[in-house]
Amino acid sequence: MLPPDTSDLRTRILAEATRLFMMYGYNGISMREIAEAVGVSKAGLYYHFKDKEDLFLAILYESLGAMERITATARAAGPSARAQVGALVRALFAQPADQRAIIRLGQEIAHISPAARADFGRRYQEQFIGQIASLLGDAVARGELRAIEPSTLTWLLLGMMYPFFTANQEREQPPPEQAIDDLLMVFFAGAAIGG
Amino acid sequence: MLPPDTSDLRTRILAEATRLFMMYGYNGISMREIAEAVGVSKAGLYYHFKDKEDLFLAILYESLGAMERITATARAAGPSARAQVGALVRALFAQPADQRAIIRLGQEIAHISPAARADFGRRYQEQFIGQIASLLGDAVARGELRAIEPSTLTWLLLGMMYPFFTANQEREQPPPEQAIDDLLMVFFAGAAIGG
DNA sequence: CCTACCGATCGGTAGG
DNA sequence: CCTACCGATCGGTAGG
Repeated sequence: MLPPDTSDLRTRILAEATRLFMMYGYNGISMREIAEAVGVSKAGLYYHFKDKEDLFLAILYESLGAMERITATARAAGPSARAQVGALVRALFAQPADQRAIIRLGQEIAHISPAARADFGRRYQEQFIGQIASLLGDAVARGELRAIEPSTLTWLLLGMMYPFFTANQEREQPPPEQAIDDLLMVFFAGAAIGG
Repeated sequence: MLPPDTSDLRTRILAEATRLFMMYGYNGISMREIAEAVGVSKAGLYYHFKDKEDLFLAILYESLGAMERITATARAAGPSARAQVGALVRALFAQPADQRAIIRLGQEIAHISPAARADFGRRYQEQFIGQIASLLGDAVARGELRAIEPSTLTWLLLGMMYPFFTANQEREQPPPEQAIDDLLMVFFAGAAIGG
């Protein structure tokens, strides 16, 4: 005897809420609007999630789990930083826009309670940023990359992806494939010719 | 005979609103909270700005003006892309955090009316992004930079600065001076050793 | 009639 | 999970 399939609705709520939070930000969307998008009453949302912050945190932790799997896979993609970073960047770009939530929504954590923010910030650091920094730090130790602080390298790499992860429909998006190649080229070899 | 100095209060409103919008986003702060931070009544805000969106747009356009002056100055900083981009990046990092508003708040324009958004987006493109793309495109034409689409180069460069422009007090900030040097090193010469 | 606001409150909507 | 609501606060505006 299974319990009634409430997880289906929960999943749909998470999917719609992720999309809406991505588009309008934490304070830019109401629980009523999320409920209407799902086709459920507002009370239905509160049956599955304690409050708005709980729903938002569920999205952040789900996305963090996906990022963790991606960094682990990237690490196993080859022995070199080029292979590993290439796999990481391609996997991040391959994520559906909604699932790359964490990279943009991480900026939205200013809106949640200090305790939840501190807890999430720590796990975000350990399970995502720290994994990439570790990967890059190992490459520095092997002499593949310049002796730059691994956390700085991490933020430069993630930063280069930021503009391509916006939900901004106004801006012309360069073809993703070309943008990925250009990004990796600049990160590893630089934009300058000759040096 | 000069009129009474109304610009003083207007300037103070802009300064406080910029700081608060930067910290909490467009929908994360209320007109009441802005008024309280300034030490004025809410009606005082509405005397100087038609509505919340008008106040937000005044901030965006003021910041756009600052960015325009910075790109123009950077362009005159020297004949090479290194000199020009170096001046651009250093000037952007030298801006008070509040005045770098546009770089982060540009993501918030999803909240404003379509007409205002289209108008601002066009001028942002012409007066900021387009200026940087032009500067980089000229360097490509001179053979200083790789033949990468100038708009892609622009977004890669700006993206590298994004993580250092957050108001996030949780994260350890690398010393800005070192981070700037590292950023310019990676942008021009890449993170890899040997190539 | 004006500039430069204030105290109070409007109609609606927020999270719960 | 819904209908029916609440305390409070939202952006915006009234008369003076």
